[in-house]
Amino acid sequence: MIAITDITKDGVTMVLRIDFNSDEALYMQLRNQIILGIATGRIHEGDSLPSVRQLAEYVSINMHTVNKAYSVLREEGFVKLDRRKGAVVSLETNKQRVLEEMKREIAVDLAKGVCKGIQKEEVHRLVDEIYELFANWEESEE
Amino acid sequence: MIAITDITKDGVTMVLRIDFNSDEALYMQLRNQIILGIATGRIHEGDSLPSVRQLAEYVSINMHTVNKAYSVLREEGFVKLDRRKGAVVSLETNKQRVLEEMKREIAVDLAKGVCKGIQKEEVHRLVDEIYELFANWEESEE
DNA sequence: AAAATGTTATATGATCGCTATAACAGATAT
DNA sequence: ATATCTGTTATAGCGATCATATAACATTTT
Repeated sequence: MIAITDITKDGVTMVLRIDFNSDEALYMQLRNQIILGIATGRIHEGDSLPSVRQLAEYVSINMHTVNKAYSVLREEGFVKLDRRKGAVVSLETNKQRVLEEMKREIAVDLAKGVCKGIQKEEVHRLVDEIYELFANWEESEE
Repeated sequence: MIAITDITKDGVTMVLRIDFNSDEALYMQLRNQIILGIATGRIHEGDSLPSVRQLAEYVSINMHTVNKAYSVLREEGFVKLDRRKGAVVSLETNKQRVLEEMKREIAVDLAKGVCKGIQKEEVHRLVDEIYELFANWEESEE
């Protein structure tokens, strides 16, 4: 079962896909979708995300699950939670930290590739492909 | 608490680190360590890993936890489980599949970077750094 | 005043990770 | 050939995590 809805208060139609049969936690799916939304330019710095209660009703999940997703996004420096404006996209940037984090996250993934004979040039191409995907999202739409 | 032991039947001293306080599942830590062992050349194709009971005793964890790690490695095409030879490193290579898998795995990680202003050239450098780390492992040892 | 907001607290059921024990069939070793 | 070791399967229990359901409170918005 996949719930699809649009996000942000101001009618910015960003599709949000939630797979209830996935083994990935719902709050992590939410987190990932919002991060992807920012990376692909559908959500911008300063945008307000829907309130936890609104989004919970839209996606048909519990308020606390949305709240957890927002809390994670706050801890990771993607949004600021303001009582008056709700969850506002605010990108706290520390490139050094981000790169170290990314290194830890993708190390094992790259190791798998090395075992299977993937050259680093092929990884470069894959990275470019993903960056291309983010830049031209509206053209492909998935 | 971190258990350190060596792996493989033939006295190939590969250090194995298990962090019991980590939030990462023990069987996944085992899986990752073995994949890293292969990627860094400490474990080679054809090597036999210790039996599930041996490794379980070495690392002081349950037999079934090791068994699960081995099963995952089998499903992912890193080892073949033979009743006589035990778990033998055997790299089933399908570059297309591996690349598609890697794409799915690192997409969100890269999206996080994009949000924080990481250029793709910086990711390239990071990838090179990791590949360098794998190639010159014995010199750094960690 | 009324409604909506973020936040916190508590409780319940489901699932997952890890352990424990046991048993079986096939391979190896003494 | 007897005993040991192997991979595999089954069952059961404990603890943690995930998601849900209510409820309440202070603050802000309408």
